[in-house]
Amino acid sequence: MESFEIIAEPNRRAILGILASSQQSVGEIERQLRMPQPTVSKHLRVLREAGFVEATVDAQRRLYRLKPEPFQEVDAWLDQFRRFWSDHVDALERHLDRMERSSPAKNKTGKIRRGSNRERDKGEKK
Amino acid sequence: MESFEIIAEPNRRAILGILASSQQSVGEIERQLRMPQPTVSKHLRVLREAGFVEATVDAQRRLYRLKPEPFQEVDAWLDQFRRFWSDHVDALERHLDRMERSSPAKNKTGKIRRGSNRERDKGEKK
DNA sequence: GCTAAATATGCCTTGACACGTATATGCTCT
DNA sequence: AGAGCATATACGTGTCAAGGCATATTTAGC
Repeated sequence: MESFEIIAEPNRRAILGILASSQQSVGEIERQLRMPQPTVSKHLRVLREAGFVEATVDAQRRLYRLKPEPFQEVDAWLDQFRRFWSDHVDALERHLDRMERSSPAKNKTGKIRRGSNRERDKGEKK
Repeated sequence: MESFEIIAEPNRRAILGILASSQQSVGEIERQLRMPQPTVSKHLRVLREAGFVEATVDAQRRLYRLKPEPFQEVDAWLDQFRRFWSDHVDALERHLDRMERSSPAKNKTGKIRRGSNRERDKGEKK
């Protein structure tokens, strides 16, 4: 099974999300996601065989943690589209800037939503 | 159908890859990928409904082009894992380069101005 | 060695989806 | 109007993966 199919499954993405914070045992994942244990184990097997995670044995427990390579692969694929969409984002930002300047009252809820800033801020600060 | 499932399908990724260069008609995609026309049309329908592409009508042809939002969504998800492969130095470099490219205007807010090696392009490896 | 805990695996069913083939719709030109 | 090209859709079929449930395996503690 290949990287893109792996992350197509919502439960697997959830598991990966959990592991993003720190390594976890099967039981901890099971409880946090309220998911039957065999389901968790099976997904972990798939994730392990695809190289998304690895496990170390701690007595009866197995501690799972992320491995970077498959994520890089996905990221590399995304790369060919980045220039394209970032142009659009910049255009959108320019557009929003104009709108904010010309009619600030339009924003009823008061919140400014700019979807694409999420992934940037993280890497840029410091 | 949701973004991650969409890109799980190899033929759809191929189509998106084709469209990354420029907009294309169904027939052009069909020929470049040597894929039966109904297959192409069906995948394009799926891609369109998921917001990955949009089409404009040109007589009997339909010209398909990419839309950025779903890519951003995937990228945003990937973001939480970036710190794991940031250990790998050139991946980090690529990432930072990308950010510089994608939002140069951000520097008006007083941000980092990184290296002068602007000629580093994305395929580069050493 | 026995028991309980943690995790893995096997089997079965069900549903989704990708594909092939055939056909429909739509547009252009004469 | 009719022919021909470009694209879309409908239908039937096979495959495969996810989930539920039962059971096997491993380890710790007594």
